[in-house]
Amino acid sequence: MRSVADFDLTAMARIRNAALDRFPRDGFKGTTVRAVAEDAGVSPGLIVHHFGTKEGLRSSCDEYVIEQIRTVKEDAITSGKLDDPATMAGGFSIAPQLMRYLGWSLAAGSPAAAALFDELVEESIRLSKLAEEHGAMEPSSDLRARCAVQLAMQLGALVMHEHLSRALGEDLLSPEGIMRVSRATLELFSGAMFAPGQAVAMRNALDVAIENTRKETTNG
Amino acid sequence: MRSVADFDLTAMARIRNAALDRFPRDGFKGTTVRAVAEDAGVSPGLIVHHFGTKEGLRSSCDEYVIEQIRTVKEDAITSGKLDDPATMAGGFSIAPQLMRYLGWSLAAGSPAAAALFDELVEESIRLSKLAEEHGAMEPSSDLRARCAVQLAMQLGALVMHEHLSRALGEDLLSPEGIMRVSRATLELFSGAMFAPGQAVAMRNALDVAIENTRKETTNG
DNA sequence: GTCTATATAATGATAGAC
DNA sequence: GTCTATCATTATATAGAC
Repeated sequence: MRSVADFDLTAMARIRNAALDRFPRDGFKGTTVRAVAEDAGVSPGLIVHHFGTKEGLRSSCDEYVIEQIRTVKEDAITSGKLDDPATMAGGFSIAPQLMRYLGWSLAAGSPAAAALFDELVEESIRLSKLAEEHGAMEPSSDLRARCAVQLAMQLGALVMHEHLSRALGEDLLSPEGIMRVSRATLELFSGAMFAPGQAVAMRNALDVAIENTRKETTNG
Repeated sequence: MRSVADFDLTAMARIRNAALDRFPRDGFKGTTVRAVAEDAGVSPGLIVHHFGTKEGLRSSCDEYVIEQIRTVKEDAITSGKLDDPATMAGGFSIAPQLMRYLGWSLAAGSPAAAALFDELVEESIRLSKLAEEHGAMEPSSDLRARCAVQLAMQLGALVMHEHLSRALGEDLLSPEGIMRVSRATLELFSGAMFAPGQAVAMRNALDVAIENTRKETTNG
């Protein structure tokens, strides 16, 4: 059903918005052209007229979302706020629907989302090196892995948003929820979790485990 | 198509294994009873005979996976290795298919997976308190949020597994990949990322941002 | 640009034989 | 326990009117 706020949007924009909502909720196959048409207040035929096929509608959504996120990212870089821990959470608050779609398209394995992921990894590496030069970050023994894992974790938490909200007892999209998660994220990533000495002990233990695994792999 | 390794399994087990592979790959609606039947080397009718409906097959997979993971978890607790950073990665290496299914069912919002998530949060809180008493962990200003966010991140990285593998240039399921990710994870969570002082500065900056947001929310 | 009507294909589930 | 044959439903995409 077409909502009041949609009256000034073109039919194409309403269709795209409806699809942006449906695809993450029901999956690609689970989303029917009929349902999207009803949400957008148009006929199923018009969707085919504009987007060719259902797959075309999906690609169109992919491109739209990714371009929007690239824009947000560019703005963050220009304003020098990319290292702000609240940036991703902020993006979530400004455009929850886009972030939700991004999470889904990454989990579903869309090529466009994969390209964006790769791009974000490279950018994170670049910025980490820059931060390192400025003395804000420590060097890593495996910078690529560190950046990629962190990105996967933050985007992954996005996909888990429903469960996170339930566990926190409040909506993750509310201002309070966003700030609560931002604070916890910073605590996790800033070394406030483990006691002094414990981190070193764990890293040593892991090195031993790695060595053991290597031996087993070589011998077995 | 039925593989050589499947010949000693019952038809029910083969069907379940096929579904465990199909559901995360194609989604619920995208997975057809026919495709699962072909993978398992049985007729579509037999699936209905054993599981009633497609939804029944899904529930059966949910219960199976969650019980398996609970078992792995219990073992980890009994052997005192739950705090080992390689535990989750290890679970991944032992049962990649199960972890992949868990990631999907969480992303897709299955009730059974949600219950498991909640359970894991509570357990993480309990164990963190225990670690705190033993001086291995620092207290948190919001322990529930810290535990929930960390869990969401680690499970979320699971969902992003395909992208992580691509970014790392090697399979995340290989022994090398698992250890590389474990190491990066530990680095991220043990405070080895930010320079001394930087973490404090960021936490202060976030507090200011939170305060500003609160004012805006109250005034606007 | 937008609609209605419809052709064609695929799917979940049933019935009943072996 | 397992299969084949089939029904009823639902979906995408087409054709053509307005």
